[in-house]
This record gives sequence, C-alpha cells and structure tokens, in this order.
Amino acid sequence: MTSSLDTLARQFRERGHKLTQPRRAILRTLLAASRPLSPAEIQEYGQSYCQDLGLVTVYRTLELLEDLDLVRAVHVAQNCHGYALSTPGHTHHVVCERCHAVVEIVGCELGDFLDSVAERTGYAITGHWLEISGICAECRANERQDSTTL
Amino acid sequence: MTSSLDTLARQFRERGHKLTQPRRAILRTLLAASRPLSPAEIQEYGQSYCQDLGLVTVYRTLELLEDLDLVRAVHVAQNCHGYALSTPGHTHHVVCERCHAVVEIVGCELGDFLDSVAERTGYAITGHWLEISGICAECRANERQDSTTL
DNA sequence: ATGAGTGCAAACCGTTTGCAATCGG
DNA sequence: CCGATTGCAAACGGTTTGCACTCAT
Repeated sequence: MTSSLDTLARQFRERGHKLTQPRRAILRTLLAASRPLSPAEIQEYGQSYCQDLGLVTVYRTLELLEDLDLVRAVHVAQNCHGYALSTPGHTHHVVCERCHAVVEIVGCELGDFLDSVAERTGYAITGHWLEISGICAECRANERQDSTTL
Repeated sequence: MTSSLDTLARQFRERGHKLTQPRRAILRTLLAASRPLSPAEIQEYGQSYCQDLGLVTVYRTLELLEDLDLVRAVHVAQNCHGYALSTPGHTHHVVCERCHAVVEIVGCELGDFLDSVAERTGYAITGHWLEISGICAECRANERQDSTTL
C-alpha cells in the first residue's frame, strides 16, 4: 500500500535526480506523516533527520516531487496548501475538522456521476477534486466526554 | 435561479449591515462574474462601479459575505482563493480548463457515496467540496479548428 | 571534477491590521 | 449625529529568487 523509502528513492534516482540528505529527510517526514503537512511543518519535522534542513529546500523539493507525481498538494482549509505522499491510483481525502486526521478513500466511485455531468453540461470532463470534511470517531468521543464534564 | 442585486441587498440590510457604494460594487461584480474571482480581480472589475474601491474593502466585504453565506470561497488551482456568489442549496462547479467558464451542477447526487464513506471511515461527515474540471463545448470546437488550421 | 542541489538573505505578493477620515441610516 | 465602514500605509506571513558554497555522482 504505502511506498517505502527505498521505492521512493529509486523512482527519484531513475528520473535523474540526486538523492541528498535534505531530500531524504523530506521523504522520511512525508512517509511518517498521518496527515498532509505544510512546508513549515515538513521543515520542522524533517530537521530530526537532517539537522539544518532549510525551508527553501522544502519548497523546491515539494515542487519536484509534485512534478514526479510522488507527492500531491491538497487543499486544507486555513492557509491552503498541505502536502501528502500520493498513493497509486486516484484517491480522495476525508479530513477531520478537529484534529485534521486524514483518511484516504481509495478507489473513486464517481464515475457514473461524472458521466452524467458530462452529458448534462457538454463538457469533456478531465479531472475532479473531492474533499470531504467530517469529525473522526476519536474526536467525537472526546467531545461527548467534554460535554459531560462541562 | 441567480439572485438579483435587490435580493442580496435586502438580505444584507436585514442582518444589520450598511449597504455602501463599495459593497454594492462588489456585489454587482460578483453577480456579473461567470467564474470565481480573486480579490484583486474583484477590485479591478468593481472599480467600474465604484471609482476608488480599495482592495482592503474587498477583503473585508468578502469575509462578511462569507459569514452571511452569500458568497463562498472556492479552491482554485493556482493561488488558492476564488470567490463566487453562493446559490441557494448545495451545488458543485464544473470549470473549463481553457476559458474558465463555470457551470453549476444543482442538486448533489453524492448522498449514497457519502453514506458509505461515513460507514467505512467512522467519520461523521459534515461537508464536502467537489470541483470538476473539463473543457467546455465551445473550447473543444475551437481546438478542433486550431488543429486543422495548423 | 562538475553541475545539481543547498542555505542564506532579500525580494515579492497576497492578506491583515491600526488609524484617522467619511458615509449611511 | 454617531457608529459602522472606508482607504491608506505599514505590518505580516508564506513563497520565490539571486547567489556563492557544497555535495552526490
């Protein structure tokens, strides 16, 4: 399911890019992440793998990883960009409003719907972006607890 | 279908806000728009209705309009925020990649899908955002023409 | 050895804030 | 009239760029 560091590293080199310490740190960070991270977060967490990882390098590496389709940018509410490793195939995210935990929905069941959209609008559909928000089981449990405590 | 300036203005006043020239210009601009506009674009186009419409006012008014649910922020690829009048009820957009024309899909047929997502993930689903991209009939026609011309 | 990749500092750009002047009800 | 609203200038925060140094191959 999830790619390993080796797999990512290989794909990286195969396409003619050097696998430096900073880049390795960024890949490790993304692998360990349970939700999309902002560039600043990637720098912060990445520094545990590469002491002086610079924010600029994070930006440049993310751009490269996006080009290689190894990472995808997702729209997260507040200040827009979050980055997560892309999983093979087409997926959608369900994001918890409280704790920002992300669950991926693998497989996309929108095919029929999109066909009907194409028919109704006359557009040739080339892509779509679906983001679902909700509250995860854990946060709901916590909220129930809080309300009894109040 | 689409609200008129009067309707918007009324809702605006009913909730205790003053309807100033700058605000009226912003509403007019949004009404006339065929796609989500960035704050800067709203200022630019809005100046034809209100000479010295300031960008700051655009930001503050958009924030207010969002609170009132008269406008919704949509995620547009490049630099994130676009704003469009919200239509009553839940809708999705189909955006043309070439000319940015927007068609709204009224009514949302994702109910069953979302139910199954809730079941599979344990999340209580609170909302979703779907944006579909494609190429509109007109642009496809133009492209066919271009390719014959070349 | 050498060019790709890096970090730093500074530029850049969209957004927000403080404030005195203005306008709408 | 009086407070909500405005525009300006300045602050702010995230992102990008120029440049000299370094590292992976």
